[in-house]
Amino acid sequence: MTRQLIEDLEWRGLLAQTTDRDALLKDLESGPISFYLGFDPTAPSLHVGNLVVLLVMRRFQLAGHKPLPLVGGATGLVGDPSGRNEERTLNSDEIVAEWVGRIRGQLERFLSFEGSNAAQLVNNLDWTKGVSAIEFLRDIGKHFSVNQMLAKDSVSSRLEAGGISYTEFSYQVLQGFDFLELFRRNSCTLQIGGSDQWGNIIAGLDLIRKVEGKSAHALTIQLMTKSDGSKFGKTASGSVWLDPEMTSPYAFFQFWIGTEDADVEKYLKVFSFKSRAELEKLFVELRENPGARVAHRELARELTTLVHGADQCEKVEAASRALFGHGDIRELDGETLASALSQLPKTQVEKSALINGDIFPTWVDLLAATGVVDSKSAARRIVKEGGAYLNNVKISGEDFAPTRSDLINSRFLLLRKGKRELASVELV
RNA sequence: GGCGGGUUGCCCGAGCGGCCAAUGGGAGGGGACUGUAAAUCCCCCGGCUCUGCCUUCGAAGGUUCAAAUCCUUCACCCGCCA
Repeated sequence: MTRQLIEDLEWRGLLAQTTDRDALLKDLESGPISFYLGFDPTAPSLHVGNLVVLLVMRRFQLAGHKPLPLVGGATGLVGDPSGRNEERTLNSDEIVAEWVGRIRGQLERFLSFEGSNAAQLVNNLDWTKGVSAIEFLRDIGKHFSVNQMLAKDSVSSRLEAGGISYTEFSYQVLQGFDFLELFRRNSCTLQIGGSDQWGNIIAGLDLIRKVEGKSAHALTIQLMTKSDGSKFGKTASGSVWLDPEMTSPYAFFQFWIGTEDADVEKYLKVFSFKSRAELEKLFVELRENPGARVAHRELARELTTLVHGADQCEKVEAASRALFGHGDIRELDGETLASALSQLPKTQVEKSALINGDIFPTWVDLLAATGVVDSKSAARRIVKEGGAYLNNVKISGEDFAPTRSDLINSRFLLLRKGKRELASVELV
């Protein structure tokens, strides 16, 4: 079971580093263990990048081990220097506390909280808030060598890049303390994290060894990279969030379905819970007939279902089919259309705003109102360059203004910018 | 502490009194090709009530008919010497 788990992770290209692999395997095989993985509240929501490690956590739980998902109510107040070349801006207590609550809610969706290996949510603020500075320095700080701390990548690169505050410098100590606490309270013997967390995890292992005289394990996950070198999980409009208010389920589905061919295989390996056999079948199909985009669709479907639920997934998939279909948009049935349009960025126009009760504001004004473009100039440019569509029919002329006769179901207009960006206008 | 260099549009980086909304590259956007893919090619890329007007070249003042470009002060960064 466990050996399978590790081999599976290796096949999926997820493993970066582990401490003594044989010892880890032995412990994993001798029975379920408790392991932890932390998320710092640096935003109100997790994003698709976090999903990589979050799903590894799920894989460990499915293999029988007990997850301790941690939200960094304390570490989030301090700021992890890893992978950054600039000091973070500190967020207020209230903000961090709010983010902790929201992220906690998101974590719950991906793990099971029942059964013998039920997940247990923890927050490092719970064991740090009662510790005084003096206690912390004497009990924990004493075990850390500044020389070793300075040698860590996260610190040394920052020293070269211009400096680091004492606050962020201390981050590894706090995270080490977390591991020790979880080792003591929950017999947690493994910490998992992104490969950039190696140094922080090792800090905890060293601390446990010094204080408890026992050893524990570290396992890091390969961070997601894209074949073209750009950052995974970013679109023109920013990060792809798990929160449906921040990234609509429609946009979420579109993010996955738009994956470059070169990355589909990698993404499926990392994110999909399909069996190896099923995946390999998809890969063959992808290679033989990439234009059919079967693998892309499976990827988008599985992830949207996982994050937003089967109902939402069906809706947005239906919307995508309807809106990108080659048929006449006006021939769709009213309900399908209304629900498809509801997934898009939208604007509303009051009946009283129509000129002569018939003519809408210009296409340019409408598009700008939906927020799909930053300015009217940008919208005008789109028209000039021939990328402007009304109800999937190309329009031209900066002054073009739809009329009531263009309404679909006497209620909606469908605006399209370029090949695939859609927005809706509703007459109210 | 002394001397010198820097701060330009989303990012990197030219410009060094008028021809500058500001060369070039990257990112981004549109088009062609295709498959809501990539590569390639073409075009665009501060804003607006758009033949013009407004706001931008670290901040604030000043010189000039005219400043990103000159002067003064301030802030931050980076070298070299002590």
